[in-house]
Amino acid sequence: MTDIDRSGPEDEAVTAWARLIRASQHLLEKVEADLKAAGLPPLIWYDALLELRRAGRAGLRPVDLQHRMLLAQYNVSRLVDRLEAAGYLQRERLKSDGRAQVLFITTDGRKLLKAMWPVYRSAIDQHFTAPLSGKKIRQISKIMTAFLPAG
Amino acid sequence: MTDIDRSGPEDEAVTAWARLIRASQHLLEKVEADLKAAGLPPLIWYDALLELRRAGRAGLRPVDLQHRMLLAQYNVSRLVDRLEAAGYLQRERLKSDGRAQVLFITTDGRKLLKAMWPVYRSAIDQHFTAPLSGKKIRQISKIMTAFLPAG
DNA sequence: TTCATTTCCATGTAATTGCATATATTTTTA
DNA sequence: TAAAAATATATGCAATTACATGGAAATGAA
Repeated sequence: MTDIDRSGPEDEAVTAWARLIRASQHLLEKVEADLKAAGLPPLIWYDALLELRRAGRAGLRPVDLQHRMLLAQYNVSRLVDRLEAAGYLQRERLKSDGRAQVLFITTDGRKLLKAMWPVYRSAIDQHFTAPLSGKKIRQISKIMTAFLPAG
Repeated sequence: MTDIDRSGPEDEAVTAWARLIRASQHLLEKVEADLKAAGLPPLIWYDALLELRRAGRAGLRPVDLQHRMLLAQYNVSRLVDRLEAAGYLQRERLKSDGRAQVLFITTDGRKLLKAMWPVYRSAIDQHFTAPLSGKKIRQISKIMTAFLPAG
């Protein structure tokens, strides 16, 4: 007589959902805490700069960053502001499109990536990799692609 | 010569980590968007009220909510404020402990749970369950317990 | 070409979250 | 029991995020 069906395969999915969300948020907080404890900026800075480094000489437009990072447009706009203010990226207007701009990682940005990586990797190892078998890690990797755009 | 090792089992774990975080954030945003589109409050309200409903007549202290939801103390404090202001929970001081209080879901709170559940469930079905096989759902459920307290 | 639509980006304001710290009470220690 | 430490909760302030909207340029349709 409750409004929640507490048995059967449907409930299994709901449980899995709840665990996934809780676990991933919890994990993320622990990794962020490690970065902060090392006096480093948040993960989102790393992700953005990593995309810019991957983009190489061509750079990336904010809208590209938006799609690759699955962020809202206004969040990208503000994130780019902060990264620029901190000297980790440079903007250039695009001559071929007056609306657009292109972002490039700076030398300092590259240095930041290098400084963050050992801490980041160690946090991943400790909080994510360590409690799992290699098999489970591969399962996660495979399963999660179902939720991400373009394989 | 890069600072990132792009091969081997270590990198597999990093890829799995990145996919897990991106996918779960993306999923969460989609479910939140469905709730908002239906004119309903955010998921965290549902989670909190669900815990209160489960707690039944005994109620729950904020600190219990904090542990069950894996939230920071100040976030619980503010969440409880909002839920109380909206009339979805009631607070009572604890006579046995002058610092503490106990929270109870109100009738309106129960109504809100019932109103949110069909939208929430449908969002889970659509965004989470649908793209996966039953086997993968069970794998997720099992794997994620490794990251949660008291399995 | 002209006008409507879409794309790309920014921003004012409000809501939320994070951080540090405060307050009151209980528990522990000496 | 007095003092110290720990627990439960709140809150001022800063940073971030969300929402709504704006503006400028490009694209497409008529």
